[in-house]
Amino acid sequence: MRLSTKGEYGLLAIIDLALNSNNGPVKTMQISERQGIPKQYLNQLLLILKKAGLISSARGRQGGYQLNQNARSISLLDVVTALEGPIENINFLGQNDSTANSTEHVLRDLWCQILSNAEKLLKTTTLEEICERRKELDKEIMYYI
Amino acid sequence: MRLSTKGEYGLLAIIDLALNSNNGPVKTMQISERQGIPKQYLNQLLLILKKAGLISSARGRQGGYQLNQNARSISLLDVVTALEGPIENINFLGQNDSTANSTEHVLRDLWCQILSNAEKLLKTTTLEEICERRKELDKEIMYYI
DNA sequence: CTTTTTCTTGACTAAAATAATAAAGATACT
DNA sequence: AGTATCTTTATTATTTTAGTCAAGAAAAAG
Repeated sequence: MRLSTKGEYGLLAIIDLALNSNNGPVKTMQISERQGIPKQYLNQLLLILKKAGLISSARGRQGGYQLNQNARSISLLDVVTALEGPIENINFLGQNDSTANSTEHVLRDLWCQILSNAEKLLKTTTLEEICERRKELDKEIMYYI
Repeated sequence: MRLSTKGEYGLLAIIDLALNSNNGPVKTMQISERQGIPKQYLNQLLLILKKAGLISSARGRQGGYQLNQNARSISLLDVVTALEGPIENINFLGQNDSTANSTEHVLRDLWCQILSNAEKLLKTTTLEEICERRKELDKEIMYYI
């Protein structure tokens, strides 16, 4: 039950955009350096996010990426789903077919419950909220020093 | 965010034991046939569950496996953890080290929240409860026919 | 005590997913 | 024209998953 680097890098990248793309596009290179993500790999992930309609791109000298929507209207579920596919990708082997025995059925129900909890939390957390939490955290750290 | 066949097969197997090992040990072969799990692979999984102390074994002619504890005292979390390792195996790359930036920190907090929800549900669901649900479901199906 | 049936152990393999890397093309700004 | 950027497609290396195989050890039955 884990997030692959794909999901993690992708989240870091789009949050980086949420924080930094107010003054125009941000270059892959900058994200790559700030977040410590291999540049070429990051490219792939940004393209996925673009195809999902979450970010937009501009080529050429002043090019780069930026959010395509308000940070308030992008949920973490949008991002994770775009990168890792639907959350409910569990294959309790019998899946929906009738050969599935009743144990499988009971387990699948439970698993769906777990997943829908997770989904709800991801769906109700927006990029904007993450940015705010981040700022709060930075404040705390400042006071602490 | 999924359960591998390891976890799924393991759950099916131990639930099979919970249902069938009242009258002495159950052979790998029987579980294999009932649950449709490759026998040799199932062997590995049962050994893992044995090492985790959840089931016990007997060799020889009357041999087989059975629950080592009451079905009421084994949670799904026990089983899944034994097979797949600790649930919190997420590597938000900076992990605990100080180079982790605050975005990673915020994301990790959220992820921990998600995981602890899942963990709670798995921890409070016992094998006994799964067996009961299974019986309920079978009843419903009977009525339906 | 020998045979059979089971668990036990460890090594091995095939296929898929993950995590990149590389190179050539397209577009927009200067 | 030239350069910096995104875009696309291929390729590769590593790891994980999902199994298979074969030889060994223990307990029960004959």
